[in-house]
Amino acid sequence: MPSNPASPTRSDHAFAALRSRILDGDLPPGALLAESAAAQELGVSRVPVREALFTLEREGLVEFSATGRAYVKELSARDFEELFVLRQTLEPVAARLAAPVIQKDSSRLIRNIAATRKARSLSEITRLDLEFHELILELSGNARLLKLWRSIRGELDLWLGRLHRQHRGKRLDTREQTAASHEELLEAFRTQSPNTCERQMREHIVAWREWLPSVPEHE
Amino acid sequence: MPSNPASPTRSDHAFAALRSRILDGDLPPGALLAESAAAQELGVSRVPVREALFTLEREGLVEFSATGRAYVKELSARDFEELFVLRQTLEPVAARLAAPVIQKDSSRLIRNIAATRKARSLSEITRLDLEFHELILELSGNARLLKLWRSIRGELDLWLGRLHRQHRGKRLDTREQTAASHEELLEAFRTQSPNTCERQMREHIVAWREWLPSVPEHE
DNA sequence: GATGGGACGACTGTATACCGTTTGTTGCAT
DNA sequence: ATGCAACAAACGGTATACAGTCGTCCCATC
Repeated sequence: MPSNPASPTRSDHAFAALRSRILDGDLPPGALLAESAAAQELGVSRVPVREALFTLEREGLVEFSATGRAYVKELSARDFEELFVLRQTLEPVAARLAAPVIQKDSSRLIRNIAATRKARSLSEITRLDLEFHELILELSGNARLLKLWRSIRGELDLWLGRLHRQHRGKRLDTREQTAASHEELLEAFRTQSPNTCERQMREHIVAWREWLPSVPEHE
Repeated sequence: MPSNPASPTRSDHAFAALRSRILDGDLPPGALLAESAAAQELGVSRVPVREALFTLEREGLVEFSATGRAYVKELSARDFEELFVLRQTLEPVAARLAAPVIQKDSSRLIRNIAATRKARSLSEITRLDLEFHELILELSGNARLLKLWRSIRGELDLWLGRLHRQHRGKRLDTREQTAASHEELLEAFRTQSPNTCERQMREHIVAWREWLPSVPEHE
C-alpha cells in the first residue's frame, strides 16, 4: 500500500474507512474485523481489506491473534504508560535536532498554533496538538525518527479518542492551555539552545501526561 | 502475517527466502523485486509474495516506489547516520528500564557472550551482537520499544552485511572486542544504577559507531 | 444427565484470472 | 544525432474461487 496520492487505491479507501470507524469508537475495542464482512460493507473484495488490516496493525489500531484474525486493539493503562515512555524518548531528541531548522523557519508551527486557537471541538484540538508534535518530528530531518513516531501515533489517537468519549460533556477546555504551552515551546526553539529545547520538550510531555484525566480500565 | 510458529505459511516462507537473499547480498541494492518473478521462483502465487514484500518494507529491507514497485533498499551514509541516532535514542532508555530485571537474572546475556566467544565467522558475531542488544530491549519490558527497535534492526543487518562483504578478507577480528565490551556492559547492569547503565549504553553505542570501518558510497 | 463425535458455519490462506497502468523501446520525424 | 510518439511487454491492483482450519452446536450414545 504505497500511498499513491494521485490515485487512491481500494486498499487506501478500506484503510481510511476502517481507521475512522475505529477511531470514532464505532468499532469497539476487541471487536473482530472479519475480512469478508468488512469487504462486503465497503463494496470491495477481501484483498484490499486484508492489506488495510495489515497497515492498521502497523499503526497499532489493530492486532492479530495467533490464528490470523484481526481485532480492534484494546489499550490498558500499562499500554498507555509504554506510549508515554516512547514519547518521552523520541520527542526530546526530535526537538534537539529540529531546533536549528525551526530557528530559520517556524511558520508551520505558528500556523498550527493559530489554528488551535480557533479550534471548535475537542477532537479538533487533539488533532492539531498531535500535528504540532508531528511537525517537530518532521523538521528534525530524521526520516526514520518520524516513521517511528508515526507508528505509535495511531495508538495515541486511539487512546485519546476513548478518553474524550468517556469524559464527554465534562467540557475539557484544553484549547487555550494547549496553544499556550505550544507557544512556550516555540519560544524556546527561537531563543534557546538545542539542548534546552530538548529538556523543555521532555517537560512538556511530562506535563501533558499529568494533565490527562485518568481513564478507568474497561476490563 | 501473524507469525504462526505452529504452521509456517507461504507468506512466512516467501518472507524468509527473500530476506535471506537480500541480506546475503544476492539481490543487490536497488534491484527490482517483481511479484510475479519472485512468486514463480519460490513456487507460490503472487499473494504471499505481496505480503512478504510488505513485511520486508516494514523491516526496512525493501522500499516501494510511488507506483507500487518494490526495490531492495539502498543505504547511504546519511541513512546510517539516522540509524545511529536511533540506536543512541532507544537503547540507553532500554538499558535503564532493563537494569533492575537484569540484576535478578542475567543468564541469557551470559549465554550470549559465551556464544560470541565461540563464534566462527564475522556474520555469526554480528548476529550475536545484535541479539545481545535485542535481548536488552526485550528485558526492558516495554513491548513497543522492542517493536521500534526491530523495525530498524533489518536496516542494521543490511548495512553491516554490505560492510562485511566490502571488507572481505581483511580479517576484522571483532570477536574478543565484542565479547569484552558486552561483558563490561553486563558488569554495569549488575553493580551500577539504572542511570549509570543508561549512560554506559550510550557510550557503548558511540564506541561501536567509531569502530565501524567507513563505507564508500556505492553511488 | 453427561459425554463423545460429526457435520455445519465462519474465517483465513492461497491460487488464478482479468484489467488498467507504467515502463522501456522502437521507429519516425526533425 | 535528438526528441517524440506510438506500441508492446511487464507489472501491480483487485475480484473471484477454492481449500484448509478452527470452533461450535446438536444429536446420538452411554
